[in-house]
Amino acid sequence: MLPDFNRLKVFYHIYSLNSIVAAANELHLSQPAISQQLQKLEGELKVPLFTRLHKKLVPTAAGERLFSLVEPFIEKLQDEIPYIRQPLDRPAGMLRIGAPREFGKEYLPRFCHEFRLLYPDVMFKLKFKESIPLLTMIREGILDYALVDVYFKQGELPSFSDIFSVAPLLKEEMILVCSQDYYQQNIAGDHSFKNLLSKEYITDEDDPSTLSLWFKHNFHKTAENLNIVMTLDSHEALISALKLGMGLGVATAHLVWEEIQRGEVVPITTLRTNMVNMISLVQLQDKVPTLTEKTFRDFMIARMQKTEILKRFQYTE
Amino acid sequence: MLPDFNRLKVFYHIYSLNSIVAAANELHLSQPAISQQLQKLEGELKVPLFTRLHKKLVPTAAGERLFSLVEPFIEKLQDEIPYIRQPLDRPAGMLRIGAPREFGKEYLPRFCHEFRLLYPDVMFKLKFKESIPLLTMIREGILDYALVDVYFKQGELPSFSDIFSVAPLLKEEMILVCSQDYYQQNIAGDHSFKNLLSKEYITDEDDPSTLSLWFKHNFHKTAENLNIVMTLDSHEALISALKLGMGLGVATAHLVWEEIQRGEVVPITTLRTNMVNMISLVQLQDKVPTLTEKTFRDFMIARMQKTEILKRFQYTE
DNA sequence: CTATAGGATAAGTTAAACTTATGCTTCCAG
DNA sequence: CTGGAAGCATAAGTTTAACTTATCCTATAG
Repeated sequence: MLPDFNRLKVFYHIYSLNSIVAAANELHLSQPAISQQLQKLEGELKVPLFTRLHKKLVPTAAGERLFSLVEPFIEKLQDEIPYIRQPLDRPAGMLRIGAPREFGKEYLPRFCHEFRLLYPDVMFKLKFKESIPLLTMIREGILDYALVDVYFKQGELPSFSDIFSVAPLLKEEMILVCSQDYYQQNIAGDHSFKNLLSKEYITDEDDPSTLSLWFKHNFHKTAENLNIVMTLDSHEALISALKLGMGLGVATAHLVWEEIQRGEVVPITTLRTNMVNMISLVQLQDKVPTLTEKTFRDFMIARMQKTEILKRFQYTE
Repeated sequence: MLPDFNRLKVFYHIYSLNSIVAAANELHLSQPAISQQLQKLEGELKVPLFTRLHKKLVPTAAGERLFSLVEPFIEKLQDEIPYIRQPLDRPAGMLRIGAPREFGKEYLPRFCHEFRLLYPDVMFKLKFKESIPLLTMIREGILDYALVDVYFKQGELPSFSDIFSVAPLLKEEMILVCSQDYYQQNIAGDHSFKNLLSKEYITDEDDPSTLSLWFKHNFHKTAENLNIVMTLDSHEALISALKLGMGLGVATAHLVWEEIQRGEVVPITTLRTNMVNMISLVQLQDKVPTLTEKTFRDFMIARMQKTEILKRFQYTE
């Protein structure tokens, strides 16, 4: 199913240099070798990657799509392979942390600043997203730690995939909403599973897990092949798109409370109580943490236990 | 320098299954073939990727780092290779558009909604970032179109790399700023090139091009090896981090105007007039646009010419 | 008209991927 | 305690395909 990977490397050089001869020189191979590899790759994929004009290669649409897949990978490989074997002897280097946006605005930069006062050789790369893409990025190794929202039923503790290690911290509610206009035209009081399945949806990024969870929570059924017409990496923009009447979406209740009060946005309620998420500190369980990661984790756990945040968000048990 | 790519595929399977035997089965090869390929890869990279316990492979830190590079690529390849050869006969499928955040909140979802009313088979993936990472994503094929800010000197037209095709639309100013505390401790009136070079910086994402441009604009020198201590994908969080006194950063003037008025944030001025950016619609010049892209571009150009946005932001020449 | 240059094809060579056979080591069941 | 099982490593030979050299084709420039 997947093509020969070395041919992808050859393709990358051909595309970048727009020349088989130049790619051959770059790869220290003969020109026919490159020509043959390209033809074999086109055979494997069953699609031409270049249109051959005289002394000229013009990428096809398929060639461009393949290049867009391959180039970021090869560029990153070139950047990071030389450092892959370097060890660390004190907290240093890059820490990649994810968090929900409101956390990022007020709290996370402050914690990172304090950590840097202790360990000036540590740098940070912060991502502000919803929790499901953050978990995906953790699993994919794109993030080292994340403060994420994770769904769990009221009265129970949140359960995670076995691959994560978690410490629960804060709670928030998640609801399905749409605009008043969209509601009147498409829902009109019919909150049934069957009706909802056929509507348009707007999600954060291209992972609709929050939606799936919503359906599971409310109907105990999986909602497959939902029509997701827009994906955004901004919750504010998602709420704007919802207001336009493009479809339905799951939002954090406290962020759309004012719009619901004004009647601009309508929550889709069922007999079930609302989904509740817990903001938790998450990492990969099996991953051997680096010294920097371990130190930061201990710092954050200690720091969160005695902050004004805990006092502000933590309900008495 | 780069390892054999097919060995990366072998490594991916070994890591995923945590077993050489299982990976051999998966790849329809013999177990010694896989063992030998792994050893050759470790030789190429000059670092062990697994610690061998009896009947057990435990990934090393280098193994985990390599896997984090390889897995997203392979997963995406598996997802997208089957569709790489499909043509389009009407505007359909995914359009990936980038824009500055304030554009995203008010305008871009609305335009996308209108486009979808015309072409219901089109879906959107929107990214809200600063313009330099958006250009990078265009070049990398991660975005199809972007509304980006691009720097140009006052009195001149913006100049772009030859690889982009551009239509200028709106103007905004960019300034270098820090907190009042950081200014008093580290700058203290000394706005010289030499002094600024040694300070800490905060940037949007990991591309410091905006900073480089600021130094070029103000000193006609390139600033190399700047100490970038934090990278964020949120301009609001960047401004929060600046206020904390973590360092300097380039901000959009109209977004920090209130803080400057209150004295919380201090602009670093020189004899030069401020950098000015033009928001433009950008795509790859050489890329053959799909039908969907072409239709959307024409739609946006026509739509922007007669919107209330043009009236609100466009200064009389 | 001729020389140049880049891509394609044919046929043979060479390198390395892969195989089979076997060894090593630890763990578990009897 | 012993034998069997199972996964990884090594050795040596086989097979495959990457690569080479030689050559052809074609359009363009001078």
